[in-house]
Formats: sequence, structure tokens, C-alpha cells
Amino acid sequence: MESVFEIIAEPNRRAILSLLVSSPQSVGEIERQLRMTQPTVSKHLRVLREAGFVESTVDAQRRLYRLKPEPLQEVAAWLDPFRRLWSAHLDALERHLDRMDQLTLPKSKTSRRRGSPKPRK
Amino acid sequence: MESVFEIIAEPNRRAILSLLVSSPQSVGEIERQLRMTQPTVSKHLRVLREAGFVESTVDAQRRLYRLKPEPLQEVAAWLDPFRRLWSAHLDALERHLDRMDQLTLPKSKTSRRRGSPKPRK
DNA sequence: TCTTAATATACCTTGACACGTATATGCTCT
DNA sequence: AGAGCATATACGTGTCAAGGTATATTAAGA
Repeated sequence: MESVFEIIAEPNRRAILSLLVSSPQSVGEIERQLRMTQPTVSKHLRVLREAGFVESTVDAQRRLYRLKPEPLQEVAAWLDPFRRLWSAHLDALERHLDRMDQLTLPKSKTSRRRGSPKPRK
Repeated sequence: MESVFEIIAEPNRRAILSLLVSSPQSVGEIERQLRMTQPTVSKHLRVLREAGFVESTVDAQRRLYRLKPEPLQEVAAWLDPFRRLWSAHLDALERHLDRMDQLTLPKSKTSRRRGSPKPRK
């Protein structure tokens, strides 16, 4: 298995991780919500646990699995150089649009907002 | 093959993509820099091309492959909810460190920088 | 046209992994 | 202790993808 990338290549594992974003879940809960058989869930959770994506705490017979997102930072880091490229494209688009503004609405105050939308709620 | 995630799960393909960040390259150049056999390079490039990660332009017998980073946005998008989590951790750490400052260096001006580093060149 | 270079494709083999079924382990409650 | 639930593991099977070797394709240059 090895790499973080191979681990998140599996759709069911991605589904499990996404499910755990909101709150920790037991094996049975995951099984029901994602419509997977119980051994399949357990096996994927094992992979995720050994790779540090999740940790489990014991609750009687249940095991609660909680997300540990740190390994995903490796993916984010790898992605970073590419991010610059597509944001470069967006910047170019924005500059283009601004130039269009200059040409078509010389003194308009309907100014396009600059920078990222900052979705503060 | 299908998903973007499976495509970047392969280390050689990731290497090719990273190599193409700086500039377009011919098959032979990739072959030499990454120490892969020519058919292997061609096959990975085919996968990448069909998935929209690269495009090729013909230069005599050579084919120049150039990066098209757009599909990676899907990965970035998937990653986003998790990003919140680990930045939450970082925020908590920062608040903690700030509190430490309050306690140990009440009036120091060695202030820790706030916000993200903003690597402007 | 013949040769050589650059790249693509075909075919084969091998290995990994995801899944299912069956079974083991472990906890709880009576 | 025994029954029953929740989870883990064992084992067998099928699929699929990656790499190697050989060959096809296409362009260039003598």
C-alpha cells in the first residue's frame, strides 16, 4: 500500500474519510451509511489506521473511528506547485476581464471584486 | 482507470506531472530524466492525455507534452473539507503559543507573525 | 527509396488488491 | 457460563494495471 496517494485512490476509502469529517462513527454506522459489507469496512479502516488517517477508540463492543487528517497534508503539499498554475490562469482571466471593463465601461463603479471570495460564513 | 485519484496514485505519473510543471518536454527527455523505458513513458503519457492532464503538440518526430493542471482541481476540491480540520489544529496551536507569549513575555515585541506566510516570490 | 530516429502500440506475464464467505475474537447481559 | 452482538481476520478468487520485449508507425535525411 505504501503511499498516501494509493490509499486515497480507493473510492470507498475516500467515502469513509469524507464521512468521518463531520463526526466519529462506529464500524456499523459506516457500514450502513455507505452500503458496504462489514468486512470491507473493517479492512479499509485497517488500511486507513495503519497509514495514520484514522484512529479508533473502544466503546464497549463498538469501535469509534475518528479522522486524523494529517497524512492528507502530503497530498496538499504535492498539489501546491500545480495550484500556482491554475491560479495563474484565473489571474490571467481576471486581468482579461478587467481589460474588458476598461474598454466597455470606462468609468463604471460596478467593479469586479478582487482577490478570493473569503467565504466567512 | 477512471478517476483522477487512481491516475495520480502511480508514482511515475506523478513524477511526469511534476517534471512538466517547469516546462514542456519530449518523450525522450522524460525517459532520460526519470530513468524509465520509452514504452513505459508513452503508456503513462497516454493515460495522462486521455484524462486531460497533458496535451501533446507535434514537433517533427518528437512530441512535446505540456501540462494541463485542471483535473487536479478535483483533487484540491476533495481535499478542502479536510484542510479546514488541520488548519483548525494549526490555529489552536497558534492561539496556544500566543497564550504562552502572554504568560512568559508579557510585553515583548518579538511578536509571532500572524496569518499565512503569503510567499509572494 | 533506404536508413535511422522518435514515438506508439501489441502481447504477455506478474503481482497486488478489493471483495465475498466463513470463521475467530471479544464484550455484554442474563 | 452461555447467548448474542460488534468487529476483526483468514482464505480463495477475479480483475486489472504496470512493466518488459517485440513490433508497428511516422517523419527526416542521405
